[in-house]
Amino acid sequence: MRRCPRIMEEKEVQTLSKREQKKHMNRQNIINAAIQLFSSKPFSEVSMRAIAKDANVSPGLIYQYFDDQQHLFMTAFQIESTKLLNALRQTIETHDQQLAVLANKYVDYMNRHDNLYQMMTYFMLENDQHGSVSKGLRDITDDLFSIFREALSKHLPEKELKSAVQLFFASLNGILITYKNLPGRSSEATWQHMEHLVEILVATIKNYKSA
Amino acid sequence: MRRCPRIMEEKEVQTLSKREQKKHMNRQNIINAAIQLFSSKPFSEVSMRAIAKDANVSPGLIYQYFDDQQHLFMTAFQIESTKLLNALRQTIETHDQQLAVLANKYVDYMNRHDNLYQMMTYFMLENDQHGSVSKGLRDITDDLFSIFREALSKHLPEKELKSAVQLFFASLNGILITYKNLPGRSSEATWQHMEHLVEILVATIKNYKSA
DNA sequence: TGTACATCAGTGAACGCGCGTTCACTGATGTAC
DNA sequence: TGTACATCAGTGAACGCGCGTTCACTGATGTAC
Repeated sequence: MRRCPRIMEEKEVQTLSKREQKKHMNRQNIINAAIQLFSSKPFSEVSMRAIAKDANVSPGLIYQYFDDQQHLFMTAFQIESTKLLNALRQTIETHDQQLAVLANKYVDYMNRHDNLYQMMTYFMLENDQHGSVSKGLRDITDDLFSIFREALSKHLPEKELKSAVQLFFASLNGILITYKNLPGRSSEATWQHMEHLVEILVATIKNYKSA
Repeated sequence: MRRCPRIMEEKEVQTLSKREQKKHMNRQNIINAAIQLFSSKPFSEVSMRAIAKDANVSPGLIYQYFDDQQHLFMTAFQIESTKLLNALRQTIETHDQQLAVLANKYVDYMNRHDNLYQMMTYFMLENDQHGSVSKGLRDITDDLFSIFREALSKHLPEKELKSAVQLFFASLNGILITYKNLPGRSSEATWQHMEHLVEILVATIKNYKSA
């Protein structure tokens, strides 16, 4: 375990000594550099050296703040996941829990944030079972479930909700993963295609009858 | 390009000289070793040295038969994909194009063949665009589309078929990827859970109305 | 305020490793006489 | 059939590289007097 694991408020940071502020900034820069790199490179090609370079820091320093690469990546994933969750929560509030809008937002957000997409799919395919990675993935998945559940509950009875949510979430992921890198289309066209499939999915799931 | 790229019939092999037979066997062993390794290790951890060792061959020999690692992996992927396609085609014939049976077979097959699952997800997440990898993935995807299309055509009008097939296929992949490694369940329970979601998906897609 | 010292955030060269790939070489197989 | 030679499938040490991680050291910052 390392110090300074919590995200600090602006105010809190300012109460720190100059030295502590510098420390905090370095830690932040490391995480941001990692997050940035995930959007331009495949997950497995993001190296500690590259992160250190982009954060204007020596490679050794990263190990003052993170136990190892896995923990750093996990931290980055959690931070980016939280942003997604906040965006979805806001969407659900301002759009009166409309399922179509929410689903589109999810797919749209993933398309616009390659880094989160990279991290999420990477962690989904990793099967370290019982590691901290699994725990983190489980947490975000549960949060996403509860958000989709809220929107779906307007259309389906309580009894059928759980399975419907799981199917819905899986289908959205499937649309993303199956078509994001499938060649033969411009990325603009791919987005439109995904939106179309999401539209159908939403229409279809509303007709859900327990099997 | 290398020699001997085609899969040979038993008969053909026997007409070859002893030397040629040995060659052919080595090539086969290399591919089989690769395929085997994919089921026990994550894709990125399968090394040329490990393949060579399992195939009882020196690392250098692999490069007599394959341009590089990527081409070897692609060959393994195509061979395993073909087996899946054959299994699905047989299913669709013997079960009178029943959608539920076909969908279950697909998910079941992927669960039982970790190597194919590993390769398929790996290639789906790779975005080398315009490489031979994309081409190969596109080919198998198209074949799978046509199989699902056949089964779906019994329930949906021609006009809506294309989108429905795409959504259906994406959803199946989503179910696999989202729940295969999600912790908290035994793999037996995970399979049952997937089967349940597939059941719902099938029931739901039959109610598909164009959006 | 000025000086001497202690602290500790930060450095970056080095370690050990495994990777994909190459290439000079070997030796079993096939060929020619 | 026996021998000398040519072929070429196969070898495995070596190359060059980049990786995650460590650790002896540095030097700016903070503290004590």
